[in-house]
Amino acid sequence: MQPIYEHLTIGAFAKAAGVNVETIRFYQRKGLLLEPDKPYGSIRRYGSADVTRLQFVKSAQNLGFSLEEIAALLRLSEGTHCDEASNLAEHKLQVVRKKMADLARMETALSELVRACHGRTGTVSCPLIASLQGAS
Amino acid sequence: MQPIYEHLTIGAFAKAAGVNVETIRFYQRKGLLLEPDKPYGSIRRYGSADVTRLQFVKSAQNLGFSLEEIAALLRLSEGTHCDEASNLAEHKLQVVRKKMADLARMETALSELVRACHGRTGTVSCPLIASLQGAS
DNA sequence: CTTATCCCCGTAGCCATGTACGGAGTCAAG
DNA sequence: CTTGACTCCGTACATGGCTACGGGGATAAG
Ligand SMILES: [Zn+2]
Ligand SMILES: [Zn+2]
Ligand SMILES: [Zn+2]
Ligand SMILES: [Zn+2]
Repeated sequence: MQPIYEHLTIGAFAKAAGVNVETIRFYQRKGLLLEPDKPYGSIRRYGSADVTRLQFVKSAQNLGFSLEEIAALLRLSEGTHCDEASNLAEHKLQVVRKKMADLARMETALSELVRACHGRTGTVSCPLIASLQGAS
Repeated sequence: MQPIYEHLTIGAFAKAAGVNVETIRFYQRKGLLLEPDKPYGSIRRYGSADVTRLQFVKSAQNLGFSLEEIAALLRLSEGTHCDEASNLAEHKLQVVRKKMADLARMETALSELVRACHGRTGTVSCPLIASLQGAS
């Protein structure tokens, strides 16, 4: 289902992955992407493996992993290290679940505030602040 | 339920709220926290209201709001500008709902990853990593 | 008092995550 | 070939969110 790319210039690579050329170079410096060998007196070429790897980086980033954590995942990918990898993921999962709970309280507070405002009730205390006490 | 603090120095305030003194000053410069008047030739004192406000800032930040957005939330919680306030609150509500949807997708993705990882069957490489390939 | 510890305030620096710039080399269409 | 777009590489700048430093004042314990 994935198109196959080969012999891409860095610009085509960037376009194929939907990122900026400078971002690719930045990731290379950070060790997230490999810099292919440059044919003597010519330019580097990229292929599907590179696109895949970059998509992995972006996907993981979307899930809330930092670039450093992603680098760790990539290092783990050189073998079967399920324990370490799933530990990382489970930790993120806990963070995400806590955020969801907090957001649910936030949602309640905000809709109450909107209702209060529309009803022109007193402005003595704010449900926002009240609902977030101790939401660490 | 919350301990009551009064006449706190900035250091005690920071400790009570679990942040760095420098962070408080930084927030004051950003307008997130008020700088109480300084008794002539003496030092500023803080109380529970300040602790509460700072906890609100930290909670909202945890929910993914930027300091600038938090400043807006604080303004809306304080004023008697019902029209503006409810507009802002409704906008924030949409933002919150979008964040919740995003987090729900993240949660799904992460728990699937963890499950795959734990249910691996003698594969060569970690399914967590494999399944992130191309996961948008 | 003295001294240790804390406050005040301004400025500077740090980390993460990129973006922008500029001069020299390379490629490919006409 | 020439020309215009693209690559390479190093370095600088940007932004958000802090964190550290330094010199001078305030305060409290002994
Ligand atoms: Zn291992
Ligand atoms: Zn695994
Ligand atoms: Zn107004
Ligand atoms: Zn109102």
